Amino acid sequence: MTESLLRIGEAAERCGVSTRTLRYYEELGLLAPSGHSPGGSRRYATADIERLQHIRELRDVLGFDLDQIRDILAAEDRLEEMRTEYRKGVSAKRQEDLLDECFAINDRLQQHVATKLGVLEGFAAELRARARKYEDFAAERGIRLPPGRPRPASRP
Amino acid sequence: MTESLLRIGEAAERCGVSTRTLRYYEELGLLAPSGHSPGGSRRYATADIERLQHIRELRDVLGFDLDQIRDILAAEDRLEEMRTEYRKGVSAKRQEDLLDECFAINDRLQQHVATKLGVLEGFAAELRARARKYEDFAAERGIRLPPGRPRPASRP
DNA sequence: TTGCTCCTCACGTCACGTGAGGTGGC
DNA sequence: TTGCTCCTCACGTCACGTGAGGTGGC
Repeated sequence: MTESLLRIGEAAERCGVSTRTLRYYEELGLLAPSGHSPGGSRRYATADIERLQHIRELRDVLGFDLDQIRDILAAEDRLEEMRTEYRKGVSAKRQEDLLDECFAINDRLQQHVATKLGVLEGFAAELRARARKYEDFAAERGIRLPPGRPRPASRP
Repeated sequence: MTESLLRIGEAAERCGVSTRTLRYYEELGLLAPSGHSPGGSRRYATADIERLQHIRELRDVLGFDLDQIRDILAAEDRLEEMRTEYRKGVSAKRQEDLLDECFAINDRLQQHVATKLGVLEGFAAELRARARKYEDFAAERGIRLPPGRPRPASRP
């Protein structure tokens, strides 16, 4: 069963990036298309799209730069190579080391996410407080509030 | 009671940015120091520091670019002007419009934060799933886990 | 053949980083 | 006077944006 491959424009649109971004990531060695057409245009497989989404999550959600993302992907790639590799060239010690590295990266990412969640929740609280300040200001001056906005009637 | 003013280096360190960043924000009209020394070096007040922290939150946590931040700050500034202004030049209609704009910005920011929180929580779940995959891989191959990491013994 | 997407340069932009060379206050 | 921080250019960098000019497949 042969997989349907996407052209660069389709791949870019599916992930919400530009074609320039895809060519740039390829230039940096972060993401190469699985194949090419006879004429030389890029063809992206489902695994490529998933890798791209992973890169964008690390960048947009976690705020890593492309150099840090390269390191993270490299470790994950090495583990994946190990998983699919059945030759006996990999020692137990080497397997242990690779797995340790992946656990370490995973832990760091989880810590990173936890910190970000804390900051975001703090900012959400600050925004709610700011909205109440506006409501108080309107009430003090008797300014009409936009429709659908609750009167600050009973608050501790 | 006169407020203690910070030099650019102190202000930058307190907010985790470079002095270059502070000069750049001033160049863009986002943040000007409240005062200057006789020799011409910048002096930042507490209100300036808070504004800087606000800018950094909008940028780093919410992901806005400096142009969007300029618009957000401008609306907030106009409301603040209105609050501290006692001349009667401001009509009720004008007050209403400014307040409406601030509520709209606040709502958009809250929506933005809620979306970000959702994405982050999804990514957190994905990371936990990935860690479990590593643990399974280790268990299958009988690879020793790093100390302190739980054996995937009883899982549904 | 006509559109459409693709290709490779290559210069532009945003948000700063990083010296170069000089001045100012404890 | 010696450090330290400050100042203003001004070029460099990262992650792309944006044409310029040309090729390829339904």
